[in-house]
Amino acid sequence: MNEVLKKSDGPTGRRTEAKAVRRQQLIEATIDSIARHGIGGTTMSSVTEGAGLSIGLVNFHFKTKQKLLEETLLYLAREHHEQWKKAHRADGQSAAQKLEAIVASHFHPRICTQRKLSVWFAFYGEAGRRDVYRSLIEDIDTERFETTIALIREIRDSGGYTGPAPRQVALGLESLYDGMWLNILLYPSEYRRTAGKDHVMAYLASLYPRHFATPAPDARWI
Amino acid sequence: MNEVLKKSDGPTGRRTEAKAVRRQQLIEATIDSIARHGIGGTTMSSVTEGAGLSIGLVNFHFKTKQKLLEETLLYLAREHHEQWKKAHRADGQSAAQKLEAIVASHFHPRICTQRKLSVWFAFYGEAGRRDVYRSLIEDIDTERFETTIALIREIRDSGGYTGPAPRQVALGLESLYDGMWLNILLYPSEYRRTAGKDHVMAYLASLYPRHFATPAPDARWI
Amino acid sequence: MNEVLKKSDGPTGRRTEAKAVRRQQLIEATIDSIARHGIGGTTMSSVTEGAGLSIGLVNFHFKTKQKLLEETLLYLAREHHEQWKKAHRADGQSAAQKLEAIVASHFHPRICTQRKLSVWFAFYGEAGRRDVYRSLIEDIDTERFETTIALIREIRDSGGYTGPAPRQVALGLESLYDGMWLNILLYPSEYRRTAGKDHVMAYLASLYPRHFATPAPDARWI
Amino acid sequence: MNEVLKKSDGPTGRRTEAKAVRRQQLIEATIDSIARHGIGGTTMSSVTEGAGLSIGLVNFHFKTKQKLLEETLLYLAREHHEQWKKAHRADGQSAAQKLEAIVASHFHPRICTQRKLSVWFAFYGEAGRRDVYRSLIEDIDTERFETTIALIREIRDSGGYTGPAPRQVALGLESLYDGMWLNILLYPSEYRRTAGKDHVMAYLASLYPRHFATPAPDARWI
DNA sequence: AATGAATGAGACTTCATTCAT
DNA sequence: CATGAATGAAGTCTCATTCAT
Repeated sequence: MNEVLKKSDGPTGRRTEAKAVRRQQLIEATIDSIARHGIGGTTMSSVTEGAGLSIGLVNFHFKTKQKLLEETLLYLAREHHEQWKKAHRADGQSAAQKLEAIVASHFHPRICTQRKLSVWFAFYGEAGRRDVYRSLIEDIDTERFETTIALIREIRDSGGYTGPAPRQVALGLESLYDGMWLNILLYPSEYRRTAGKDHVMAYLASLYPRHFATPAPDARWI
Repeated sequence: MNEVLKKSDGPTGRRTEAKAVRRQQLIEATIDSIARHGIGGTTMSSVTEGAGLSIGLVNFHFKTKQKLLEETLLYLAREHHEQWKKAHRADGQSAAQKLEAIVASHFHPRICTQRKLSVWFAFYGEAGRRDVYRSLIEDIDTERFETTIALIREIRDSGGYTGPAPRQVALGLESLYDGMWLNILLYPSEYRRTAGKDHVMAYLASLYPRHFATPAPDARWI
Repeated sequence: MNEVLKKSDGPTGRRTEAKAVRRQQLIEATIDSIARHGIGGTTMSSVTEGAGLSIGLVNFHFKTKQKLLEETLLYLAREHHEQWKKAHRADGQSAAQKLEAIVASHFHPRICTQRKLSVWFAFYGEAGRRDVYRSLIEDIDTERFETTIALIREIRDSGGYTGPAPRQVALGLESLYDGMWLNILLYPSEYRRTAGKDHVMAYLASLYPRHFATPAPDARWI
Repeated sequence: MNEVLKKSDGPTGRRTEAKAVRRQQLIEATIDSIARHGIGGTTMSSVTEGAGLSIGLVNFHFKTKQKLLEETLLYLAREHHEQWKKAHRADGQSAAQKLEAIVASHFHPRICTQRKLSVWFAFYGEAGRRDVYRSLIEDIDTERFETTIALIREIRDSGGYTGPAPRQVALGLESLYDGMWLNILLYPSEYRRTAGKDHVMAYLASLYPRHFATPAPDARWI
């Protein structure tokens, strides 16, 4: 993916690439390396070699390895954020459409790749102990969570549904996303992106049948 | 938890503690260390210090760090295996009861602890890349998966249900387990063990209502 | 002290500030950095940041770090040289007055500051091994030393004193300067510039009582 | 000097050398390296190579380079302390004899070597900024200083001398020690250990002539 | 003149592993 | 069985220096 960026320089080109481009390049290389070797196996060398740059450059742009990892996590979180915000911001979207956009964002081809899921779970593996990582994406996570709750509440109230509290449903959704992600990561031959979305949408359809259509039967729950 | 095992020898040092006890002691210390410092932060020193033993001992019992990690993962997998097998083997259990036992095993107080979930996800974080870990527990996982499919098929056929194929339902269950686990690990104040089980059972009840009772409404999906 | 020199250019940047001014600016920043962080802790960055200039500039003006350090040492040595030469060159000065000027120069407020003493001893700490530094200031040191011997000889001969050879007295003086300097540097609350001079003058007075007045008793030896 | 300690091992010998011996060995190698290359030029490699050991060993025995340097400084301070304490503790010593022992300790062949003076001034060069070093030896320094004051007071009072306050004399002594040391270090061909002691004793003799004999005239002040 | 991104050697430090006792 | 001193490869980080702009 970042092949096009690598070594795009002639003798004069390299130095003129904007600072932001370099950072992006290094972050992409970091994602590559984590996906391939895990966080533990990701070294400054593996990153800079992957980017076709010298090892000293990371310090220049990110100061420490820890900072590089944090920026990488943030990059993914922001990318995801952009993904659902785009649809959410669009005019003329109903609450149900907005909620579906959030669900869909989790399984969008740009977001839900083996490569990026690897990185998410690499961080989750560390996040159990490192509050640093958790607090980094807390704001972004919280925004999505609260937005989800608001949408669910709107749907429930407008549809006259009974059932679990919106907060409980939102928690259920989070859990579904993660479960699907992990299994798509670990068993990509068994679990597919599209089925992931159907899976989650089926859950919503079972709760709010007049707002969400049940996906094709066989896709139900996978 | 392993305090009672540590340094149980007097000044003369009964050096005859069974080999198995030492191994167990080291594995528990490994779990502790991974839960506290992650896999990357777990060193031979952090493990042996936690066990109150000398660093040279690990070489004797596990040969390499890699082996120690693998044995630790196997230990957790086997412990979980024992958990559901116990109920499964008991006489006079219906298919539904056996399936519920498998579900329940994932949320048993001995299995579903922050400490152990930490370790699971630490390994998952690595497993994205390391087939070693995946293949290690493949047999155990497969057994549970196939057993689950068989039970679901029995339930479905005996109840005259239509709906997704047993394999799809089993995949859905796996995904639900993992999603709950991750969220119990990351947000223990929001997600609870018992709700986790209810969550999954509600899913089964929605598919096979005559075999599974729907849990208390509010517990549905969390 | 070099605040007035820093970034004195407006937005358009009068880039025509004399070369000598830039060099001076960088040398002062070097002194600052050595005083604050030691020679080992002084980096091209710490110097250029202190001067409010870019790191590339040092290469232009000093070629290497080693050269910058050498020029800094030379700068201090020359400054000191100017200090005593001024009085020495003045007309109508007796030998005793000229010698006293040399002594006084060591404790002059412009010379004998914590900041500059730091730098001297930072270099002395290295000089034990680096003949480069020693040879750099050798000429300047030798001139002062020979001048001192000549003055002492003149005083001794004109006064009919017996006692140590002029060379020995000059060596004694050097030793006294350094001892006072080090202690003023390390324990500024105990040792003061003025007492330093009195200390040395008391020594000369004890040798050549008819040429030098003994300082106030209590100031003797500190 | 530590050649005798180096590589004294047969195949089995090395590992049995006591821990304290290893530390001593590494400290001696550190002194060597600082004397030869300065503190800035002293690396973990230069130390361990000098000791004929592997680079990883320093971490085992000293944890960090900083700690190694601190222990080295402490070692020198303690060695000096032992030196004057020995004479000071001996029975039947007069105050004057005890004071002379302190003076003599500064110029003892074991203490006053180029090699060790190098190290002292390397640290002094850093001490201007690093309070760590100063505080390390503060206790030892203070003890010597206070002891010196007490002895001077005893001498002065018993001899009915007038003159500077004991504290001032003690400060003067400190300054003389340092001045001599620096010049012995920088110009060993001009300054000698023995002359150093005579120099300082001449100072004491000038203050307390009935307690201290003036050294041979030509040795006076060098 | 001046900037600052880029390089890469080399420093410190960590840590799995070995092995004499 | 057990210890822990010793090794050395590998990692992170620093920093003098270069050079296109």
